[in-house]
Amino acid sequence: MDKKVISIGSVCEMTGLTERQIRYYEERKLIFPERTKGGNRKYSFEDVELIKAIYRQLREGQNTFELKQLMHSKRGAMTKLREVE
Amino acid sequence: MDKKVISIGSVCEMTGLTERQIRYYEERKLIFPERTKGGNRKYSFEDVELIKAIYRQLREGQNTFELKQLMHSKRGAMTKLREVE
DNA sequence: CGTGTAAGGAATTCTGACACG
DNA sequence: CGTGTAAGGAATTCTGACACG
Repeated sequence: MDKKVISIGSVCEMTGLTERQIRYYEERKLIFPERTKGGNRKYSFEDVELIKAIYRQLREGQNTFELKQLMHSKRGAMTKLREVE
Repeated sequence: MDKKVISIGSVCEMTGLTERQIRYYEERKLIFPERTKGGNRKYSFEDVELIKAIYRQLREGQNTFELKQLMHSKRGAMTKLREVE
């Protein structure tokens, strides 16, 4: 599902990451959650998969800037992990 | 997805129903959301579909008790709407 | 019976900043 | 650079009850 309905707390559980990490990836323009009227973030399952992929790449030495490059170059290294993103 | 990660606010948006209605269906044992450590309800997409089906049936004159009967009789009238529930 | 609402509290999430390195 | 944390506030959700019918 590409519906953005998952709140950050659930994303933390599903990914094992902290809110801080997830918000930082957004700050770096790697993920784009929706917002409720009140400003709360809502993620899709695809976002969750992407977040896990981002974290994996970071641990492998990539930085967020490089990842953004990869994401913008169609058919990049992460494409297989990101489905239709 | 059968993962319970959707909070009640999102369910309201997706179904057009109120929190009161959704909590009432749970009180009548028609839906079974999970809970966070803090006690907040989490629903799956399947739950959302089921909630919409319940509401449709209610508008058609069924009451919650009858719906519970239907749900417990395998291959009941709502089965087609509930997938593997 | 199914749903609305006001009430008070608790859990969840938000932003901006300081910190380390 | 990527992440931790304490701070204060705002949005979200919770329960139990009274109401109507």
